[in-house]
Amino acid sequence: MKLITREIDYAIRALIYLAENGERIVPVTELVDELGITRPFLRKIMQELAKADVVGSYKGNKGGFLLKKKPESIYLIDLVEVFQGKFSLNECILNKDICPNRGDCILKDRVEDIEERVKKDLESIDLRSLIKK
Amino acid sequence: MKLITREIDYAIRALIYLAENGERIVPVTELVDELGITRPFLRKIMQELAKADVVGSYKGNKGGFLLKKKPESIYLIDLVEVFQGKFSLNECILNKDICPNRGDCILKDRVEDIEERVKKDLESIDLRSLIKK
DNA sequence: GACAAATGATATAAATTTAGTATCATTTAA
DNA sequence: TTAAATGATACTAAATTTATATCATTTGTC
Repeated sequence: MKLITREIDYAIRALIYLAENGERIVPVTELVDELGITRPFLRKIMQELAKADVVGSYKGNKGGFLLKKKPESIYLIDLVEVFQGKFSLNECILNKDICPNRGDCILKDRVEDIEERVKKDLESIDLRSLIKK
Repeated sequence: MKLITREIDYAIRALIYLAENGERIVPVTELVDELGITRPFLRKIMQELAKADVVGSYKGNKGGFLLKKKPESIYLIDLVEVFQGKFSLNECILNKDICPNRGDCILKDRVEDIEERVKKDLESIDLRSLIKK
């Protein structure tokens, strides 16, 4: 069970690199060289970050990406949700017609408690705090 | 991201049924009827629980399964680990030779913090507490 | 205007994990 | 002896994750 998928991990590294480059527009080519992530995959990841408005993108020659928010305003929960959808540890089969406990499930309640706490943790971790000094 | 897979969910329901039947040896046939889970899958699940010594098993006619411990001594963490292996939210690529942050990774540290807390939560939930009164 | 260097959109493929099925051997109560 | 059970194990199917590939469009520079 992974909290951070490979996509999210790559995204974070790319974002850290962008953060370290301030306002400069960085093309994927450079990110690939710096981070050693394969080009097509990283391109897809950057596109998703752009769609989600975490980074800004510029097309055309000299185009590329830059952070659209300050590193201290980009939270881990947001990145998780860009790639995984709304955060949930609780994709239980309760929603799926086949659970006999529909309506009241003690297990579901317990898992939701855990989920809330993890979510708060993810909300408290910002990109800035992940950058090495 | 699921904390409780379908296998684990089914296992819990089966264990609750066993708990409610005390010392009686319950065959999979009965569990299938009661829980509406398909027979071959539930059989595999029960075999894994038997291997893990969570349930005892009796072969042959009138055979079946029963709890090997008291419900209050069976913890959710154990069940998760039977089916998922050692609990970890942190299957990061740090172990996989391709991570540039080997040795010191802030993200990894943060995820490990979360992992520890979730693990403690899972250790605190026992089967007894999941049974409806 | 032509060209090269970039992203956008989108479709597809490969690998891995989860979910589920099937079969044969062995055990055991009646 | 037989029927009803589990043990071991191999296989299949579905879903998710991890990528790859391609074509269209945009844009700075000569």
